[in-house]
Amino acid sequence: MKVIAAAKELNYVPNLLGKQLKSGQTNMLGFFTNSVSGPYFYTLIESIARTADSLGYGLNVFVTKRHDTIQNYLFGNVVDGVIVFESRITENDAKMIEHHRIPAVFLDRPKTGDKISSITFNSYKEAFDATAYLISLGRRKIVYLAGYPDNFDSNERQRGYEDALQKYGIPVNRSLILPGLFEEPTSYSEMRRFINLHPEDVVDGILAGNDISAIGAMRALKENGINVPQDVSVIGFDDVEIARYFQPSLTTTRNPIGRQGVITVKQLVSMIAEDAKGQMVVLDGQMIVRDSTAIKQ
Amino acid sequence: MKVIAAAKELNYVPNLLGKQLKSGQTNMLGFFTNSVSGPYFYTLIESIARTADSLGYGLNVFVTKRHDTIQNYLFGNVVDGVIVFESRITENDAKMIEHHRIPAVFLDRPKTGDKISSITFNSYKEAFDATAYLISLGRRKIVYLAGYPDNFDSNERQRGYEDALQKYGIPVNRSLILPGLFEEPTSYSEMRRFINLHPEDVVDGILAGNDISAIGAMRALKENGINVPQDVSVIGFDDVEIARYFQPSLTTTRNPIGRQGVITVKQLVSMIAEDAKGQMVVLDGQMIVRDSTAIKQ
DNA sequence: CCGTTGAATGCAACCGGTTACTTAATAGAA
DNA sequence: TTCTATTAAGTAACCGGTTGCATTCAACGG
Repeated sequence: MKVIAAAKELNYVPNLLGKQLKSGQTNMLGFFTNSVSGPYFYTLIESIARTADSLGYGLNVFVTKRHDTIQNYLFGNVVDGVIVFESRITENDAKMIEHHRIPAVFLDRPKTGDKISSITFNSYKEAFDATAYLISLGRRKIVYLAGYPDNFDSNERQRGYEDALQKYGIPVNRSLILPGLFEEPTSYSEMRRFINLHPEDVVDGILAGNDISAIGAMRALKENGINVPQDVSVIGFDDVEIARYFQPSLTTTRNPIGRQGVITVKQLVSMIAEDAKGQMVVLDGQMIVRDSTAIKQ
Repeated sequence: MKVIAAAKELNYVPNLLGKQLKSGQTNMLGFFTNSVSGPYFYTLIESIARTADSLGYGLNVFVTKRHDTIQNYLFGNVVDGVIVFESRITENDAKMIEHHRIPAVFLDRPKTGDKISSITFNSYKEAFDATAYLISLGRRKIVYLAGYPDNFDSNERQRGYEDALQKYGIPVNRSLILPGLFEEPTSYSEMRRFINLHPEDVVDGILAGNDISAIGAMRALKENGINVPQDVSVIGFDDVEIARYFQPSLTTTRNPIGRQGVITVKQLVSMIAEDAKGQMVVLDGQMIVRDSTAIKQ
């Protein structure tokens, strides 16, 4: 009683390590990722960090590529649960996660185990719908500007794009799939190269892997006097801030990133604290029609 | 010997907490911040996380606003050193940081103690130079689109703006300082309001608190048929990705954010591991002239 | 005045490592 | 063979909390 008062007087702060060691829990979540760059990540991390904080958890961000370090952090009892995105976590690690029964949420692949959840976006359906929308505007020759080769979302989007074409009886043309790599300059130069190859017979629609590559493609179009949206209609993904303010403003699909973060943390915490089972959640995006798409004259 | 081999066989991972408790160091750095949103933060965090990783440190990101939580993490021996930006760290905390002698780096204010470093940008000088550049282009009536009211950089930039005006004999006009709040919509509406108030006599230069507010201002100008850069020349800050690709591409000042992160971590680690003293580092930015500025006809 | 009760305090063990020290085992030299 | 030098293995204490249990103390009713 007196001791506590005295401690407060001297503004004593307890050593958390002793507490964590004894109790066997750290009240920390680990976020394992390759990179934190780009609008997607900061929205996600912001959401994860705030939700974790509101539930009494702190956040550890691990950007390491060194595999031993990953293992030390994963299984060194330094976090109570882990969130995994685009990280250097191998199949073997995933098995160990399952074996150690450390609660985990995957954001870039389907769940694999009992104590594992996955919270992903419905990239396939979004791309399918966006492509169908372009077709409904009278577009028939549609480019897909792909992202990183092994990226889950990029591949899902391509699958949706191809399936939509087929559904409406348009044959898939591999030469219309360009490697934009999610980057402005690459998308710009790929598009410029394409235009130069087919000066007479350009496309009438572009489905870009993300907004920034859509902007790159539009730059190439503008340079060649091709009009957006009349000649070519363009759709991006992500709804980054600039999509709204760019001219022409960009039709795109917005994913509920903030909600992904909130659900991720809530699901993870309920696996930790209430021993809940893992769940697989697929979140639907929302297409936002702006000025970069219009019906073909 | 055999034991170690057997341990490896069973892919045993040591409990880091015991190690940390005994050794008195955690090899973790703490990053205390209000928010992680925006291009500045992800560039900074990416740089900090990678540099920390390369030096054998992990990164803890604390976005909490609860003050007891901040104290627990700050002084609970859960990190070996702290990085502070725009956080809810009070003056009292800063004193405690100094008293506990926990190494710290401030990114949003000058250093105050012996074991404390500060790594900041030279926002004053950058704004001074940018304003002087506008004046050298023949601009005399220059708006400053301010950021958040209490933001260190925004205020420093305003100081540089005012001093540059005075140096060249242009009186500072308070009505030319608009609250853009670092946001596109706010900057747009403030600029539109301003144009409507002075339909005959618009400005001929804009120094925006950041790029995104510059883009907002340019939207208002364009809507009113005012030409950039001929009628009004516009300069932003930060050189976000879109500044290069916007039309007209934006003249802006790029801060070495990545370098700030690297220096921050190196300085922090040398205070931790080599008992180095705190330093005060001011980094210079670089103005990048693009198409949003031109000499006045 | 004594016995019971409740609160407050003191004490020891434990969490899982590290470290220093002791003891055992092996190898090499006389 | 025997003694010493070197290495390996075993032991106990410690880091700073938490937890359970034993002890002390004060308060109160009988």
